[in-house]
Amino acid sequence: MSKIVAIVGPTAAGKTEVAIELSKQLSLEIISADSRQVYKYLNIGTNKPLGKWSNYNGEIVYLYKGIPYHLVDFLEPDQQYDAGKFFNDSTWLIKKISNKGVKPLIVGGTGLYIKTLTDGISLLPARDQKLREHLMNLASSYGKDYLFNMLKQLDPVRASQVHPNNIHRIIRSIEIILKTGKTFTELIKQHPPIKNFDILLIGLYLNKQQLVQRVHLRTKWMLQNGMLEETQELISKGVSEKSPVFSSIGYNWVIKFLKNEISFETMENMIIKDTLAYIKRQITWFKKDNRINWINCDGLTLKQITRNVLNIINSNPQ
RNA sequence: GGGCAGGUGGCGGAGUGGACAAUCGCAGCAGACUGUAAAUCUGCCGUCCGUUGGGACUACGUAGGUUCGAAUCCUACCCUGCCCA
Repeated sequence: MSKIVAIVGPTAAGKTEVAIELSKQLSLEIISADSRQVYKYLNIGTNKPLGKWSNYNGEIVYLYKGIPYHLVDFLEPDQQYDAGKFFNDSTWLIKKISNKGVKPLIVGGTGLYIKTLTDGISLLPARDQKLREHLMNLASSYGKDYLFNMLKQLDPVRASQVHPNNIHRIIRSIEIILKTGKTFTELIKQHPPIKNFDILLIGLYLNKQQLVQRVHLRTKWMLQNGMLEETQELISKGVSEKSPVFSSIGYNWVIKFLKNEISFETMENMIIKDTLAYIKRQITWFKKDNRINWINCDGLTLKQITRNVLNIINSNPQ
């Protein structure tokens, strides 16, 4: 097992630039753990590091500021990505990069994706879109209680863990049973999470005021630098408004603005609001993980933060 | 100066005699999370006490009044918006 560094934290805390700085100093390759930046064409709205697919030692990789940046900008918007795929892709990449004698650096704010690496993930069936649509139809015909009762019958233990209103998780649990004949509860027992790597978690945080200010600035910037055009292009490409990519923060409000349903100001405020709510959820997720080595970035320069990261790395056994 | 509409919790906005500490939305706070996770979902949210059931106090512009009982009815005043002078 080799120890791999992962930089985590809420959106707008400045993870990307720190990761780049660190990678330059230590010659690392970055693996992104971000559920939205995987998509092509969603550049501005997802705050994707704007790099370029380039030839890098004979391979075509996404380069940002000269550093290979993996698992970014590779999926078509009509395709689905999920934690399981991330687990497979990142595991494969970590091995591949390590085999070259280079160290990978994980960076991202998608807590569940990070968790698949720090704690592993059980071997469970992949999502079945058709089955899900079928279950969703049942829910809309007979009410959401119908599915919850179904789950109660099939897997009472799981039903006691899932809130009756949480339709996504109810469907997922039923899906597992229908696909495998076994309950979520049984499968988790049979297939404990697979943990392949030792991860050193480093978290970046800023005080609330600073995060709020950054989100304001960044939202303004996005709206002035192509988020509207980007959304327009996705729509003219035929990407459905219901597509999962548009569940990314901001795009739904941009669509409303483009349709003249809301003012520019409303759009901007709503995006800020949603981003801050997301940040709150991220903080809730990460703060319960006491393995994270937190760095308070308030008032620190990029160099200072990077130095702090290096100190943490050096004081941990390799 | 006259007419009309209105003043409710941090904001928006219901309620128009008792079931009102006051629907709901927003903001705020706390939380859950094993293949949609930028997703999905939950709890709290006047103050104080209690783990819960619950209790005490202060509150619907201000001051009075009617009533067993008022955010709700009456009177005066203050303020805001619109309209006519």
